[in-house]
Amino acid sequence: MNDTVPTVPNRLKPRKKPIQARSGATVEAIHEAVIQVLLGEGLTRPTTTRVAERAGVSVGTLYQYFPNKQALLFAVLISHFEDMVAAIERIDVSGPKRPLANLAGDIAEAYVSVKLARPDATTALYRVAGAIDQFRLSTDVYQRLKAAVIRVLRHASNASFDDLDRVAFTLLSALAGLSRGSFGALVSGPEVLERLGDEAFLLCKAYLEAACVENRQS
Amino acid sequence: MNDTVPTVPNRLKPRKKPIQARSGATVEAIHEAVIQVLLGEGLTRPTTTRVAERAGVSVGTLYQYFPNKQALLFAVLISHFEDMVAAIERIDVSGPKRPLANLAGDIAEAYVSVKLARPDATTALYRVAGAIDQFRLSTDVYQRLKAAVIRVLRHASNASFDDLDRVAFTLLSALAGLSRGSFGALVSGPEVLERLGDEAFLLCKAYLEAACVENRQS
DNA sequence: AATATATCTGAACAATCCTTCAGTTAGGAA
DNA sequence: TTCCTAACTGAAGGATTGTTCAGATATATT
Repeated sequence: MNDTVPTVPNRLKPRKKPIQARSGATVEAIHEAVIQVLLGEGLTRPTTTRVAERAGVSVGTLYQYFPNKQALLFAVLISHFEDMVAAIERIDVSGPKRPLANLAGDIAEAYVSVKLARPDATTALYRVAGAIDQFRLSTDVYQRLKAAVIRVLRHASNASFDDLDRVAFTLLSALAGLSRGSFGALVSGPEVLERLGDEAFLLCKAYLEAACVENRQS
Repeated sequence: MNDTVPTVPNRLKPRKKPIQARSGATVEAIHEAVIQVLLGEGLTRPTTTRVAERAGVSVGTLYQYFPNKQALLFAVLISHFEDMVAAIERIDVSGPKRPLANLAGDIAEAYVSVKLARPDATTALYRVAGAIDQFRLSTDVYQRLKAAVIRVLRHASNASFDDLDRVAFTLLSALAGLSRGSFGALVSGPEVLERLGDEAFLLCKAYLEAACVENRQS
């Protein structure tokens, strides 16, 4: 009967708030289990039963925290994006303004460091995104990600931007592409990941310096 | 029993070569049907039965040309990449060498034009990629895509590159990311697609000029 | 026209998977 | 300890989907 995929998942929020301590650990275990299943031998798909099993709980338990499979996968992805937001918000903009090239380096490094923190998990996450029928980045997290980048860009001493939103969008998209490409090309050897950092920096620096309205250099 | 996804699809090539004329049309119809199904209301998934139905044939017929569903989806994607390769190979490098910024414009335009030729189809294709369990770009097409870009880069009058392969890879990845991002952000309005061309050009130009070993300007 | 071959059909099969729920176990409060 | 409720269990249901194959139909050949 269900011939289609719901345009908008009915519920994406956890079914219940953890009250006792153990339940918090359970949610985390389930999140991690999704990754682990994806990393398992033979391109195993993140079945609800398999994820639950890997997390050491039963399917019923899983369904106490996630209304459906989509919501589960979604939550895992969002969690990853939260890490990314946090990493970029951690860039220091408290001191005196800095040259654009400098900030470009910080952004590139923050971005890449999150992706490289757990290369296997990153690879798995790309497959999670694929397993979601309609993966439109929740506007909320993505807006915050853009905002975090914009906040850094404002701190440039020698440049300003006409359309900060547009620049942040292009920058993030390009970085996402480079990262995805690099992890996708992993089969041809791990050296792509070594070059990822350098190329990300080069890309950020070049694009930002081209997209900005150059000021007097301080 | 089949708990996993086959690491390598057993057969990705068409099951039979078209001998009579009608079969050629059938294959094309099936390809198009995949897109059409994906574009249908309610995020319909490309089921073998649904695709066949949309193509005006029966499932059995479908299975005469594709050994399995994976192969079908794969073929559709490859076909899209062939278009991209062709578009980039169409860039003129017969005349005298040209400035890098010029070539960057050609590459960006070729790339974007393919994606924008049928925006709806492009959107659908991203979902096709997601529906493939392990989408590792067939080395063959991708190598040719890179080669096509490299061929253009060699034609620069005022620049040369240390590592052409690496530059082409990063460029294509960044473009892919920008494109995917733009089509993904389509919900927020069609203006992203209008900016896509400009941003792609800016990105190409900036990155290439930063990645090259600059020569004397002719 | 008759025969051979290519192409197509679609019901049936087998497998997988998401989701539910009635019942059980564990934790905290009184 | 006793009771209440939170947390967990996992077999069963219901639905979808990939794939096959024996027979029907169309095209080419003699």
